[in-house]
Amino acid sequence: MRSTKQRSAIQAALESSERPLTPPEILSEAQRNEPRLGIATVYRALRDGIEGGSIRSVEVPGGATHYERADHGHHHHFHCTRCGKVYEVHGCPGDLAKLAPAGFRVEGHEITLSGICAECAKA
Amino acid sequence: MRSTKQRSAIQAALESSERPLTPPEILSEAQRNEPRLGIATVYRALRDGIEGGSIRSVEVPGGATHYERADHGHHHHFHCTRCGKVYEVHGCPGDLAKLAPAGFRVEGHEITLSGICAECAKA
DNA sequence: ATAGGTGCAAACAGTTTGCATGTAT
DNA sequence: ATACATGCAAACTGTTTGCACCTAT
Repeated sequence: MRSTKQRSAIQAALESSERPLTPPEILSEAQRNEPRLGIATVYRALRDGIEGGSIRSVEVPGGATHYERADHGHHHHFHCTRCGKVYEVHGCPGDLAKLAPAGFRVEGHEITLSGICAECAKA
Repeated sequence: MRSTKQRSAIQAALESSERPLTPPEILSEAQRNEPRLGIATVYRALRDGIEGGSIRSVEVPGGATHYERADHGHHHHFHCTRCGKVYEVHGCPGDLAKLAPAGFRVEGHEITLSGICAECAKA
């Protein structure tokens, strides 16, 4: 995969954020460095990053799809139902494979907490 | 909310299924009783059911949105990455609220296991 | 030089909505 | 009788793709 200004700007947007971002958020952040960047390039970079294992998608019930860098270690997410933002939460109950029925091969798990984030709670 | 043949057929489709269904799955199942049923009516019934609390949506990373009846008690889900189907899993580690950062109000949680379902594993 | 990346616009899939008609109450 | 539900088709949103041009290698 070739290194371009656009991909660097997209990667920088994800790196500089402390939380997963939506494609439009990534676009406007990256456009501060690359104003002519288009949304299609953002989606292509996200797709390539997911295939290459450097980016992960984060889905939240009834919310937009967010994306994050894959190198933040194992963690989970909190979805604020008021502002829609997604935050990382660290820690993990572990050993969830035993919840699955017999014969099911568990390869991964994702926990999504939902509620009101600290910022929205004080507003 | 008025009781109609269409809504009964949609509700029956969800009730008779042991796993959450996608809108097209609900449509074709319900069409066995109501052949002229349209997809828009399915989406309207799902929206109303969610607002009324009788239906819940189930989102899986990189998969279609599934819907289930809300009266199956607290449970979680398994997403088969091979066939895309979603299954219920019972049991819950509980007390996940403590994972959230200080100041965050946790109101719910969802756990999604992923891997290969029993049916795909033996195929 | 050339394979691969980009921007734009068109295409697409899933979901929602406007409107005329149908139907439960 | 009338307000709400339905079916169809059109509109919309998020995402992907075709294509001519550009650029890192």
